[in-house]
Amino acid sequence: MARVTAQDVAEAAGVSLATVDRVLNNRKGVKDSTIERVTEAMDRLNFVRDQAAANLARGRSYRFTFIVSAGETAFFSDIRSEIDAARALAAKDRIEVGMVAVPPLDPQAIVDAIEGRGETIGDGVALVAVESQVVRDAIKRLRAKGVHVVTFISDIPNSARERFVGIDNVAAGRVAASLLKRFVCAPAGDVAVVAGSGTLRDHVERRMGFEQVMRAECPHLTVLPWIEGEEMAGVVEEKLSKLLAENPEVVGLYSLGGGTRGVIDAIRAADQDLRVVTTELSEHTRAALIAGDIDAVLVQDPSHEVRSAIRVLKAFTDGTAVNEKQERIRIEIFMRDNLP
Amino acid sequence: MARVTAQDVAEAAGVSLATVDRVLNNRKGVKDSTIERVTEAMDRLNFVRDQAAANLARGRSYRFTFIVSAGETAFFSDIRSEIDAARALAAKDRIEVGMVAVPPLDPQAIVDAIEGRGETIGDGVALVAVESQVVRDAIKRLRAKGVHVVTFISDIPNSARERFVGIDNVAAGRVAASLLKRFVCAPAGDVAVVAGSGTLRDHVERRMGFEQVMRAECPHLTVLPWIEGEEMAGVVEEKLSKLLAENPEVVGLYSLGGGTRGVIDAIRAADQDLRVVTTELSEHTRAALIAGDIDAVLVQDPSHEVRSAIRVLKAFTDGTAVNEKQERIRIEIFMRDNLP
DNA sequence: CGTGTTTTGATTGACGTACATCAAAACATC
DNA sequence: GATGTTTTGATGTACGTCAATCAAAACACG
Repeated sequence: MARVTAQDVAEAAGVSLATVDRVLNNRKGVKDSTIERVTEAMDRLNFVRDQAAANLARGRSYRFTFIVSAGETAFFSDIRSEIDAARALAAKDRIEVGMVAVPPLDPQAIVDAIEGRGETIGDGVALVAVESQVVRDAIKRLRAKGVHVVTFISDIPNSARERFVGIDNVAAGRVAASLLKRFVCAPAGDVAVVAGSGTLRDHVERRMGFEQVMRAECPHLTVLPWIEGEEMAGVVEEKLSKLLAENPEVVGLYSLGGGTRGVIDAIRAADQDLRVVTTELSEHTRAALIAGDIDAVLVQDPSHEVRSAIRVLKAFTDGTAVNEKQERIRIEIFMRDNLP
Repeated sequence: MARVTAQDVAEAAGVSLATVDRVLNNRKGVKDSTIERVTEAMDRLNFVRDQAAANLARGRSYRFTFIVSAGETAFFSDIRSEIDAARALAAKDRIEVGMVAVPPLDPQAIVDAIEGRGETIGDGVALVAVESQVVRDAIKRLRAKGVHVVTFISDIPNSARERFVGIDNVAAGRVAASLLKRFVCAPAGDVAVVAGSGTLRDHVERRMGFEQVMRAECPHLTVLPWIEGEEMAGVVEEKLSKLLAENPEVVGLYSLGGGTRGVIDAIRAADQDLRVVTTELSEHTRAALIAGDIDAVLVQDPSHEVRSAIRVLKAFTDGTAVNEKQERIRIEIFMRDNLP
C-alpha cells in the first residue's frame, strides 16, 4: 500500500526514470508509442505526482498582488484584514501575497498602483475593478507581460481578465427583490433603494437584478428613485430619513452598498412597518437583525474570496485546472437565526 | 527576495542547522537562551517552514475513511460522489481517502464497518453518526487507538468525536421558520412539517429549531403534527396529499428531510396557495423553484463538507490548528434567483 | 551500409526539511 | 582538576520530483 512513485511507473512500463519524467512534463523527444506505454502504466498503477516533491524540485515560488480599495467601509476593511490573514497561510506554500490599497472609485489610482509596482507585481494580480477604459488597458498590458489577472469583488467585463472572483451581483439583486416580494404582505406600496456608487459595477448590477424582478413580478410595488449614499452612513441616514418622511407608503427597503449604519439609524427613527434587506455583515447589521429592524442581510464571505483568488491565480500560474466547485462564491443570506 | 531557509536562520542566529532543526521540531537538548536566539532570528527573518519540503522529508502519508449512509436520497448520492471526487485531489497531498457505505439508520452497521476495517481504517474517520450508544462506544475505542474522529453531516454529541463537520441544524430549522413566518401573509393558518427520520439527529434538530421559532414568534400559525416520510417520495406524497386535503387552512410547509420529490408532487396536485421551504438541491427542487412551486431551499454544500472533513482530519493528525473561517459550513439558502 | 536524426538510458545535482549519529565543546558538580 | 552531563556542531542520508547532461541505442533515408 506504499505510495507509487515515478520510479515504479518506469519499471512497470519498462523504461527509465528519465523517460517517465519526460512524459510527465510533456517534454519533447519521446515516441508516441512510448508515451502511451508510460501513461498506461501510470493509471494502471494509479500514479499521482507528489505535489510536495514537485514544488520543492521546481523551486518555484509565487508572488501575487491584491489591489483593493482603501475605502473605510466595514466590507473593505474586512477584505484587507483577510488578505493579511491569508498571507501567513499562503507563505507555507511558497506564495508571497502583496497588497496595495488605493483610493476608492479612482480608476487612475488602480493603474498607477499597477505601473508603480513594475516587475515586483509578480505572477498574478487580483484587483477590485472600476469601470474604466484605462483599467481595461492596464489589464491588457499585464496580460501581455504574462501576468495573470483576476478581477475581485467587482468585475470589469470585456477586459482581458481571466476570471472574476466574486458573487453574481445581478443574482444578489434578484434575490433581494425575491425576498422582499415575499416579505411584504401589503397589497400595494413603495420600495426604497439605497445605492452605493454608480461607478462600481457590483452596485449597478445588484440594482439591475433588483429592478428586473420588481418589474417582472411585483406590479403592486413601486420602486422609488434610488438614494445615492456614497457609502457614507451620515449621508445615507439624512437622505433616507427625508425619503421615509415624504413617502409614508414605503413598505420595503433594499440597501445594496455601504453605509448600512445610516440605513439602520434612519429606519429606527422612522418607526414605520417595513421589511428591510441589506448587505454587509457588521456589528451594526448583526444587532439590527437580532433586534428585528432588518429582516435579511445578503453577504459574500471575504475570507473565502481571498483564498479563492489566491488558489485561482496559482492554478493559472501552474497551468492547472480550477476546481469550480471549490471556487464558487456564494451569496450568503443571513437572518437572525443563522448568524455565524 | 529569495526565500528564507532554515540554513539562513542558523547563520543569523549564529548556530548550526542542526540546532535550528532541534528548535523547529522542539526536540530536547537545547538551552533556553539558544531557543530564544533562534526563534528571535526566525521572526526577524520572517522564516516560514516550507510545507512541501517538510512533508516530503517526513515521508508521512495519511489515510482517512468516510463512513456514510448508502441511502438512495439525492443528498447522499451526492455526498458519495463528492468523496470520490475529493479522493483524486487529496492524493496529490499524500492523502488516501477510503469510503464505506453502510445501510442507513443502522447503528450496528456503522460499528461493524469500523471494526471490520481494523487497522486499515487509517489515521482518521469521518462518520455520519446515528444516535446510539454502540456508536458512541465505537468512537471511544477508535480514539483510544489514536484514530481521529469527526462526525459528518449528522452529529452525535456527548461522544469522544473531536469535531462535527456539518451545518448547525437547529439554526437551519430556525431559518426555515423565520422565512415561512415572513413569507406567509395570511393572518392565521396551519403549517405542515414533513420530516425524514426520527433517529437522525440532524432531522430532529431541524424540527426543534423550527418549532422554537414558530412557538415563540408565530402565535397566528399552528404547526400540524408532523408527517414521517421515511425519506421515500412515494410515502411522502401520499401522506402529504391526505393532510392537505384534510386541512384546507395550510398556508406554509417545511420539508426537512429526503423525499422532496413527493412533496413537490403533492403540492402541485393540491393546488393550494402555500409557501414552501424544503431541503436538498436536486433537479426536482430546482425545477420546482423555477416554476414557483417552492419558495426557498435550504441546503448544505456536500463538496465543501467533504473537503472540510479531510482538511480537519489532516489538521488533527498533524497536530496543527484548524482554520475556523475556512471550515465554517454554511446553511445555504437558494431561491429561484440564485440557483448555481 | 553509412550518415544523420530521434529516442532512450544512466547518472547527477539540486530543492528544503526531517532525522539520526558521533564527536566536540561547554557546563556543572564534587 | 577530574568527572559526568548537557548542549551544540558537523555530517550524512532520505524524501520524490525536476532538470540537465552525455552517451548509447534505435531509427530513417538515401
